Amino acid sequence: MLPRRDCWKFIVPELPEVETVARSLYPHIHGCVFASAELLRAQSLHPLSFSLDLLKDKKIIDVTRRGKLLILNLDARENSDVSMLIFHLRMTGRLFTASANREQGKHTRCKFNLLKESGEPLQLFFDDARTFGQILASNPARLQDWEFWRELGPEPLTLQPEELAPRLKGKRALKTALLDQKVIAGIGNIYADESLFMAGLLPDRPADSLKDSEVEKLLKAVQHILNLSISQCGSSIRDYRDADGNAGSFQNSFSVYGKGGQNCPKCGNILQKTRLGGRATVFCPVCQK
DNA sequence: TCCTCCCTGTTC
DNA sequence: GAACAGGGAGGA
Repeated sequence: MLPRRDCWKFIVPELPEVETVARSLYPHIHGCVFASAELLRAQSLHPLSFSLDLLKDKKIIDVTRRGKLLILNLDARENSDVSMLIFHLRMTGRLFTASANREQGKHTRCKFNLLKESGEPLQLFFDDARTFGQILASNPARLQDWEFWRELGPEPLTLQPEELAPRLKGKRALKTALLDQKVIAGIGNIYADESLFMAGLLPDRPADSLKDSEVEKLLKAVQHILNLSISQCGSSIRDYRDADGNAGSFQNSFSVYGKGGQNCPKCGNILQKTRLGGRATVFCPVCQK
């Protein structure tokens, strides 16, 4: 267990955390039907979203993920119907259920009233302190109007090295390329730093200077780190630790993220901290080339 | 392609 | 009370 003052740092939802949320949410809400939705902050609804009123009577048939987006798949009767409810958690978005008549919190942005198959009510909360998160009710055809969705890069866990190499062409700093959701989906600041450290590649290496063997090494590192984090339920997500005991413990496995000035776990030299593309970046100047 | 802004909780 | 955390939009 981390000291309390450190916990808040490690709750940014990237791919493994969103995957963890999707998996932990599924058993709670699968088969549930929307009774109503209470949007408490209008700006938390994406401009391209259908009205949340259209969710009424829609059944949740699956909970999936695309990049960092969490998706509730709904049983739509027609193609023009709402068939997806998408959440972009961004920095501080939290999605969790409450069976009792839980009061909305200070940061609750939307409350969904669901009915279980048994007829029992269930509440689904979308809380978001920093209000960067967004909700989008849509369907596959309508999603094509959303540039971010249309241009979202491939999923890293199923990507092949020969598919990644051309995507890095013309890109400058390697880390900036990894963070670019058009290049590859789902990687944020934590997993970019961790993957580059594992692959032994400097964050500011020109992305298109990588040899084939280095691209392969990079992708292997990305996949290893993401899979390892998923197996540990991601890095700690406060709301889910209590809800179903999914503690999320990957923050204990960080090699470099948040460790600038400390010793490199491989060679013992001091880890450097810089800023790259406006993001805090930590790397080992000896191990990474 | 790079930088700034959005936003709030927490720390220094 | 300033600095910092950061994903993505938008402007330079």
